[in-house]
Amino acid sequence: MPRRTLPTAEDQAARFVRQREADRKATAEDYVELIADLLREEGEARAVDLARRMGVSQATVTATVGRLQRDGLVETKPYRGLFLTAAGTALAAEAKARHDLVVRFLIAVGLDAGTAEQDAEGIEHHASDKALTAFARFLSERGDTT
Amino acid sequence: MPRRTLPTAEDQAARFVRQREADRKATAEDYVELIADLLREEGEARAVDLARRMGVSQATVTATVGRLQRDGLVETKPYRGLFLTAAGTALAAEAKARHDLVVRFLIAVGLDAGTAEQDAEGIEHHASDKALTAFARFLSERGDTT
DNA sequence: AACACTTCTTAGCCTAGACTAACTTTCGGA
DNA sequence: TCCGAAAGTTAGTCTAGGCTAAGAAGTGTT
Repeated sequence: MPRRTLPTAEDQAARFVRQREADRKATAEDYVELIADLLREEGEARAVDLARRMGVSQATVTATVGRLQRDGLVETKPYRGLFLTAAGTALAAEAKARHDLVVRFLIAVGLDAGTAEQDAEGIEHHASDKALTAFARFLSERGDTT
Repeated sequence: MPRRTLPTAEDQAARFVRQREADRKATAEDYVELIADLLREEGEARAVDLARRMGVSQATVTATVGRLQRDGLVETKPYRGLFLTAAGTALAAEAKARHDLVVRFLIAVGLDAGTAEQDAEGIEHHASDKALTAFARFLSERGDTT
């Protein structure tokens, strides 16, 4: 039974603070990941498609992309599609690798593909490097090389 | 290799929408879980302790607790600590059960206890019932009854 | 009983992320 | 060519969740 006693206030606070940092990064990761997917699969990433796939209004996409641009992850040519900077491309690649690993891991422990995709969407942003390493080890021990 | 092709826009949007719903519930769950822990371990849950353990200012706790109260999860007696309503108690119990299960699962797949606690903090809010069932089955197959 | 200390609240501010409505720009078809 | 539909932007609003600074309300000690 974990947590029979409370952690120290400092430890617990540190966990929540790190948690909130991960939450802040999550949107950026989801956007660049989706932009990268669209560029790869469709050849271009339009704001209107992002809006449709994120389940959000176009105005929200404009605002969010503005923040991504400010943060050096995305480049836009007005009325053209969206492009990733080097930093954005790197972040997208990381995010995709994490995402795919989490999906494969969840399937390996018994989830159906659809649920694995859904849950991975949230979990991928909160799994530490140590956790990802553990997941990868688990998969390789099972001989899973999908 | 999962996600060779993109999901339909509708499916993907539905996933992100559910994701955002989970995000909104996460704060409430963290607070009631912590309040329940404090009540159990210390006999009372003061705003000042919540602030310390959440890594947040007291003013933020006041505001957040106000929202929890509005949502019928918490009751306050000014200068007397915080109490959970029936709904709050139920939510806290669920949250704790999920949290503990995720921690045990992460340890079972090879994480150290500290990292498991940290990662569980984020993952517990994003694991579906199906995922939790799969985690529980995994543990019982391993004969883990910790 | 009074004072100092702690706790809590209030006021004012900020950012992210969401919305609708209205406007502008681009592109494709008649 | 021009004109309407689609795409994108802008303006204004909202909520959650953070912050600091300042003030009010208990609590405990002497």
